[in-house]
Amino acid sequence: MEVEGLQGALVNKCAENEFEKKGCSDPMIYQLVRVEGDGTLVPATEDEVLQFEDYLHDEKVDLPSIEDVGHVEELFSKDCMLLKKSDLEDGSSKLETTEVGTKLLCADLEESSLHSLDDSLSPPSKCTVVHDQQPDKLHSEQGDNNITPQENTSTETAKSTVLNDSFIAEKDRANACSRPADDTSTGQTDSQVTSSVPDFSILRGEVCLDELTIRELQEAFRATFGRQTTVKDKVWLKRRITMGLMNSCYVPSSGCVVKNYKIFDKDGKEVIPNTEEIPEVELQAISLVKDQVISPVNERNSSSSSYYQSDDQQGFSKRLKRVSITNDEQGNLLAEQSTIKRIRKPTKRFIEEVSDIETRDSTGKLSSPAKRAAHDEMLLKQWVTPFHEVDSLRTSYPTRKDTLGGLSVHVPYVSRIRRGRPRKDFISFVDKKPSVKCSEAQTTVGVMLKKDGEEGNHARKAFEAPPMVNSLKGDHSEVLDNKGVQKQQTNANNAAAKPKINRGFTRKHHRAWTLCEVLKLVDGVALYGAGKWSEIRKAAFSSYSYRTSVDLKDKWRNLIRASQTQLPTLKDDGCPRKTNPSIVPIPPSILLRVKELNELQSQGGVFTAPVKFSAPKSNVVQKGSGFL
DNA sequence: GTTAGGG
DNA sequence: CCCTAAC
Repeated sequence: MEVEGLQGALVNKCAENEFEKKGCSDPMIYQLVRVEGDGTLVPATEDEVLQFEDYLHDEKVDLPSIEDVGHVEELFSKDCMLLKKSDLEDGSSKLETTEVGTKLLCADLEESSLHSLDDSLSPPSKCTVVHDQQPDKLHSEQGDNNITPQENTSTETAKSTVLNDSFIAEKDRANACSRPADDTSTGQTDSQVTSSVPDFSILRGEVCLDELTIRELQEAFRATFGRQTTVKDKVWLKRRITMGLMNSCYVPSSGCVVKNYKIFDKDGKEVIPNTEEIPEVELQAISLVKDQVISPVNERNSSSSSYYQSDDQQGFSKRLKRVSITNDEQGNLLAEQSTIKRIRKPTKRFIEEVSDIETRDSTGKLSSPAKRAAHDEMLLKQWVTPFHEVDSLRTSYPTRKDTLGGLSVHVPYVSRIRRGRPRKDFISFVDKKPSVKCSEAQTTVGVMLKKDGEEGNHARKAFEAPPMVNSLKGDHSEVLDNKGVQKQQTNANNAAAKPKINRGFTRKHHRAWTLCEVLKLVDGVALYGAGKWSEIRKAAFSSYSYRTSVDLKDKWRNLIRASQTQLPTLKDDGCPRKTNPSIVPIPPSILLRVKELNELQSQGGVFTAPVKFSAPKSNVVQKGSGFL
């Protein structure tokens, strides 16, 4: 999407089909986002969209309302909104004085599914919007809605969106980009349509949908919805296009003519929604748009021919929703609903990450979705499809196909995917990527680090004290000889040796366990019992600050393994066959003792009083005895 | 913070 | 040795 276009960021929202709301207790809500530039509608999750509310509100831009229609997605351009922030911060908050328009597009659903769905539009009585999903959000949005105070709280949730004339240039650019596609479009199958930019020109001028070929209808569909379709049903295509252009699911069955992106009926009368609820200021703004030659048949607003449908169509959708629909259609609707299923139960990790996002959002300092998208892109290439949303910063937003309520849609793969071991990598990733959003990125890092700290992640510490990393080892005066004798180390080094400092960035310096340490560990286990690692550490490893209780536990686990695997071999051979000579072999006597201790403590269940082992195997060495 | 367990 | 969950 273009930066200039952001002023009028098409925050298009549209609910696809008016479904029966009841019975869809827990639908996954997507919001359609129209990405400027190519007009692609990209579903975004509620969480993603929420991140940008502040920006919209700050700039007094309407947010599309949430129209919960069961499994129907609401799409909404989070990416647009995000980029909008920086753009608006440039002082170009002229939204309220520029073109006002609304384009409500129908959701981007799988054609194959919609095909049957299309004829199952719910009757008017079913069109009431259920807000129980997001009632608070809706109302708050309305409270902030200074531009379009139209009623949309109960039966109509369509909201106008502020546009500006930058779309004109943007659309022209899109048209220019789409021309190559035009050259190859005629007479070709839909599968050959690969242009990244919809051909908006298909809707320019006067076009009678009835006269278009399937291919042309498909192109018009693409121009309308920003995505390709493989449906070859003319009726369906016409209907979908009309619905998209009118923002209504109720369209004339035939005879529609598209003129400059507006719909006219057979009589040449523009299909215009009623404007009774549209503020006068909007109508005036609409009338300012003069880009296109207006069809004389536009009886009402002959001068208002914007590329994007303005609010009047929104109102029209209201009016059209009163059109009755046959009962069999309703039956189809119900049948369709029955197939709706919840999918992708979020994983715990996913919930956590979503929570992170929301937390950041609440601070008003949000992370850059471009960053996340880019990051996710590296991790999720398997889902990347040829469809890319392009923004003004030339950052591509690959999408993946997702299943939604039995339908398939392209979903930007942001936030919904688990990141594997992400945080430290993410930080380094951000650090290495200075960009336009540098400030945002750093804010993000800070927020994330803070969050990480709250979560007990150690990345924050690592980030705050990176210089310590290099000083760790060198400062250690500790010297280990082959016998595992540890010389000394200073208190200062003890402090610096805290392993946590390294975590998140570098691996803790590996310190081979010396025989002395092993003996201390074994003695400690004998005294305190396995599992009392903290006590053992305090008692026997107080001077080995780099040995944490976790280290003791790990080592003991390894000793047990060794005692169970190596010991028989040692017994047989009498001489240990260590594959790695650099590793100090653990004397069989110690392994035996480990084994006995392990067996004893595992059998005995509760570890009884400190048992002074009685040298079961005679040659058990006790030289490392006393704790320091 | 500690411990257990998987990686 | 790292990471996480569970406590």
